[in-house]
Amino acid sequence: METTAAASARPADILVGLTPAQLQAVSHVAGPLLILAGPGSGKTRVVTHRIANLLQQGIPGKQILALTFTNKAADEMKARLARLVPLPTVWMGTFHRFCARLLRQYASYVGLEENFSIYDVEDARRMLAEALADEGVELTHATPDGVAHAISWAKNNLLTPEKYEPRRGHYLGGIVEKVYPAYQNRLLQANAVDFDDLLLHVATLLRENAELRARLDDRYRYILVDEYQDTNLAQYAIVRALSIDHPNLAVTGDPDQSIYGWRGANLSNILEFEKDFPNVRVVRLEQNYRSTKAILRVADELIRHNVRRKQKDLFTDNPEGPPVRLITYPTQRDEADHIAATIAGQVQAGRRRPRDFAIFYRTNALSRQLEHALRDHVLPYQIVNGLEFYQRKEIKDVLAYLHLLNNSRSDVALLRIINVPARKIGKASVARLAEYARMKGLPLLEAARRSGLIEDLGKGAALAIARFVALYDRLGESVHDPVEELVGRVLTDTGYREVLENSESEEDQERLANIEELLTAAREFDIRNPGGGHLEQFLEESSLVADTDAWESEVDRVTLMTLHAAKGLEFPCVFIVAVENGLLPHERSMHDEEKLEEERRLMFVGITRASEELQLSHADYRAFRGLACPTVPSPFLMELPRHEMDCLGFTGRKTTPDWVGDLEPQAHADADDASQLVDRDEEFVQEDPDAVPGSKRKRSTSPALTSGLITAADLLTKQSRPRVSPSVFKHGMVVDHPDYGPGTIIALSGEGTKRNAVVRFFSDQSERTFRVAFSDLTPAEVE
DNA sequence: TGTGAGTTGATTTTT
DNA sequence: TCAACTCACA
Repeated sequence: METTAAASARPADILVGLTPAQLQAVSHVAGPLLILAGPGSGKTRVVTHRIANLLQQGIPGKQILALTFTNKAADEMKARLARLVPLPTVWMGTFHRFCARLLRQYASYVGLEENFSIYDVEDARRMLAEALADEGVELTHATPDGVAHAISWAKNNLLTPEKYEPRRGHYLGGIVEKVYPAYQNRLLQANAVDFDDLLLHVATLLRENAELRARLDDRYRYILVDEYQDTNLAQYAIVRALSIDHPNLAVTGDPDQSIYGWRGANLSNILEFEKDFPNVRVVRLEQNYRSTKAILRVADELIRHNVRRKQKDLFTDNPEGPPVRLITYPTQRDEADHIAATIAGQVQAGRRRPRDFAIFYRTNALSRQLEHALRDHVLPYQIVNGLEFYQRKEIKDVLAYLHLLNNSRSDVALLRIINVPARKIGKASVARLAEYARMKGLPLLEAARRSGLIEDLGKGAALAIARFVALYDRLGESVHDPVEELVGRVLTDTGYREVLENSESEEDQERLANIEELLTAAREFDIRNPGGGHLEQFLEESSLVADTDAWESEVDRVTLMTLHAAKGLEFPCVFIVAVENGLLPHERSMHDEEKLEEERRLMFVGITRASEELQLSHADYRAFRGLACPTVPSPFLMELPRHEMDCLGFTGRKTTPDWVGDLEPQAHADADDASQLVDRDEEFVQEDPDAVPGSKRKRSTSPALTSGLITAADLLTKQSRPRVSPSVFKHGMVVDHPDYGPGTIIALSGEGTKRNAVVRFFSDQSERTFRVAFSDLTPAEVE
């Protein structure tokens, strides 16, 4: 079909170069669509091209909704769509984010206020512990974890406290029946939700408000759901409710990659999609464009052992590639060392770059030895997860202040910070305060306002609490300021920074560095959301980020992550470690056929991330709680086509095949030449800050050290210049002003020439705001 | 009230 | 292995 050149250019871009199957999916417009996409089959390409095509067909972007499971996936989709279509107004994001947004609008429908807090797992756990105590429940045969999981399961299956019915004689069920209502009540009292509530509340909202449901159905006429195999009942209900009048629902997924059953994901959703939606068009994307034939065969053989699946034929036109390696190491240490040595060898030989490699493991705890080994071989790496940035104590402390400022009913936040830093409000006083609050049915903060009236409270404690409330109110005056400024004030006025600065401990210095990162994150947020008054949104964003979001594809580092986090990614060389019985499959999943299949899928996901080379390994001995224990190889290994793989026992002395890299010389260099190691180590550390943009969360080898280095270096170079660069000024810094004398920077906000600093001067405690770039402020002399 | 030593108990995966 | 929690003491 010939049209004018200008008009035809775009459609041609979008539809060109697609296989018949892909084209079928991309050009599908109305009605339900199921895309069964095997690994590496170009799924993201199909999805983005299809959205572009919808837009091309004149469908307004506002009517399109694309739901993903991770922010990373959403960002990736956005980026790729942006290359196809200018400025799409399509809403793309995670289920949880979408629900949070909807819930803010309709909070009152479910008994919340719009400024509700989102509690993370730890917050929710605390609240659950209180609920357990409240109900006087003693756990004998269950853990709090188990109870939390059961409640989460109920919520994911749309069981509200009223609807929950335990199986008869089921111990855990009986506990849940008692505690679940109390827990939910507390959440409501605190004007808070947990992660599961985001979905549950929205599902409820849609079910109980026909008119609202119809309105939203009409608004989101074209819905896409990525990773549909991982949806749970609540998510299913939401998507379903929005696709009744306009059943233009397109889902993509792969039953073989469903790895979130433990989170309530229901494989039936995808397996029975065709029953749910009559007239569905099914497109199968089976050709793999990622992996070599050798890798794909291994993946295929493994997954064939699953019974509950849709048979799919994986094939590729890619080259055969080297055989998949299966190595047995004596110990976990040898495993880690040898992998690091192999990578180092390849990198030094110039054959590969660090970023070409990924190491996957079943549990986070397994990352430690690998980290050590990589560090020993001076290889830069990024580790996804570990201790998540937003889960760190200092970050949670500061955020708790913000949470309480945003939602004064958030008792969990108050409990967290009422005595942090220490202000002489001890456990006993807090307990009395809580008791008073409980009796009067007040949020803790309200109770604290009346501390003078609480009889049980000693004079000193009452006064300390009153001071805390005064501090809170003072900070409250700044809630509409830019977030970075608010965080700065919190750090200064609460004395939090001062305590850390005065501390000698290494740990606290690291905390300071982390807080510096939080300030950077706040600053970046302010830049994206100018004008201030977006505290709530900032908190929401920080609650809903996941650790996998921290992974950066651009950085030249070896990637370490769990198999779960690996989904959706791709690397030339992949190592999967600890393929041992009890770890993969995990022992908690070993004895249940359904769970075992999920473990097999997990391994399948890991294998199919590799495009060129794959190594599976296990060790004869592995440390378990500090003790070396003999291991048993994973039964999954027996299911692989071992006759065509490179199966090797490893002694460390044997002549090694050429792919092993130069193990011997490497080991010698490290052992013999300690000074060289140190030198290279320093190099690595100095490189670090540049390689990692400020706001990104990852466990760096030594945040305190690295950021100390930049700051000091920064200061030295900048100070020698005639004009002081604005970037010199940091939160908490002591500065000099020709007219007002010395003072402390208590807050900073804005950027470039508009960057403002609020300085509190020592002489009269007055606060003044300066445009940093044009002020006469100078950093005070450091002795 | 805060601190430090000592004990205990737990470790799957994540929005 | 390690972090969180308890208990005794200042």
